[in-house]
Amino acid sequence: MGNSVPPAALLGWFDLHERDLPWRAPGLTGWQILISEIMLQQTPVSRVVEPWRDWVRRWPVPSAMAAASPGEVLRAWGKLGYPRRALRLHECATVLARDHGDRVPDDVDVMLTLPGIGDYTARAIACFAYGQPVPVVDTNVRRVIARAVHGREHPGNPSRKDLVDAVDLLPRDPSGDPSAAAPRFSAALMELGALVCTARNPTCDVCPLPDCTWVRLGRPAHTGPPRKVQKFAGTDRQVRGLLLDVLRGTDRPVERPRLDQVWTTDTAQRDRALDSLLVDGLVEVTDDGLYCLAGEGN
DNA sequence: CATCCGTGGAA
DNA sequence: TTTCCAAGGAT
Repeated sequence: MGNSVPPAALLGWFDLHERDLPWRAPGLTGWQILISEIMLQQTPVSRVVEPWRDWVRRWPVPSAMAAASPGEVLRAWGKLGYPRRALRLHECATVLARDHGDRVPDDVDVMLTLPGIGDYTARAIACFAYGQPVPVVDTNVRRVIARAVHGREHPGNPSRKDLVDAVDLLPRDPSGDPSAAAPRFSAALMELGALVCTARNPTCDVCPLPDCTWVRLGRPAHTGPPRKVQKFAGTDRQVRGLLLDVLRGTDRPVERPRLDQVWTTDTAQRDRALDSLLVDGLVEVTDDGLYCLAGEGN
């Protein structure tokens, strides 16, 4: 079977249309790249740019963040969403400072042992920070492969098989160092998914890929079980967000009734949400029975 | 493998 | 207004 993603075509397009994102600047450290990748997990690029600039200035090395309290990091995280990511990043900083010489390791398997670092992020750092020719598979890449290679509108559920598909696409420089081309190829693949081969209304008329299977088949609509979209309104996630927003907005620990006010329609759900924040380590109770962000009590 | 975990903007 | 979805990870 032919190559559905010829590197020359993709890279030529990338040369013209690459976004000027700050974490793509040359010479960044693994730690700076790591921060960007954590922030970009499920949060759009446009909302990450400013916080990322602030964070790399405020916490230039892991030990700097490790010296801060979890609550400081959670407050700086603000409304980027999924605040457990911020907590894990703080944990990660602590481990890096203590066990890894205050640097991000360059080995994928070592990175996979770190808090908050999974299959995608470990390889993204290995590739973009350290130039390694490892497959970097995010939702954009999975969608491009689903269409260009498999002829389907949407990818299936994430699977480790995705890595195999992505490896097959990686350009193998016949005469030289494969690490030279891999990072730019993976960045281009992600960029294509983000800008052209989008989930809704892909602009196939400007796509640089000359032989997309999905287009050749006439862009068949998605078949199979409907893709599930998570609800938000009325869920524990919404309640947790409201509770945490109160604690982010105060310097001092607050009384329980202050938190109880944010959700009165279902008190059992409210109590469950607060308890889950305590279990997750995002919130703590002081000796006085007041509530605060982790590490900001007593 | 399915579900849970925030938030906000666009269609 | 509702729905969809955005550089995932942990369980």
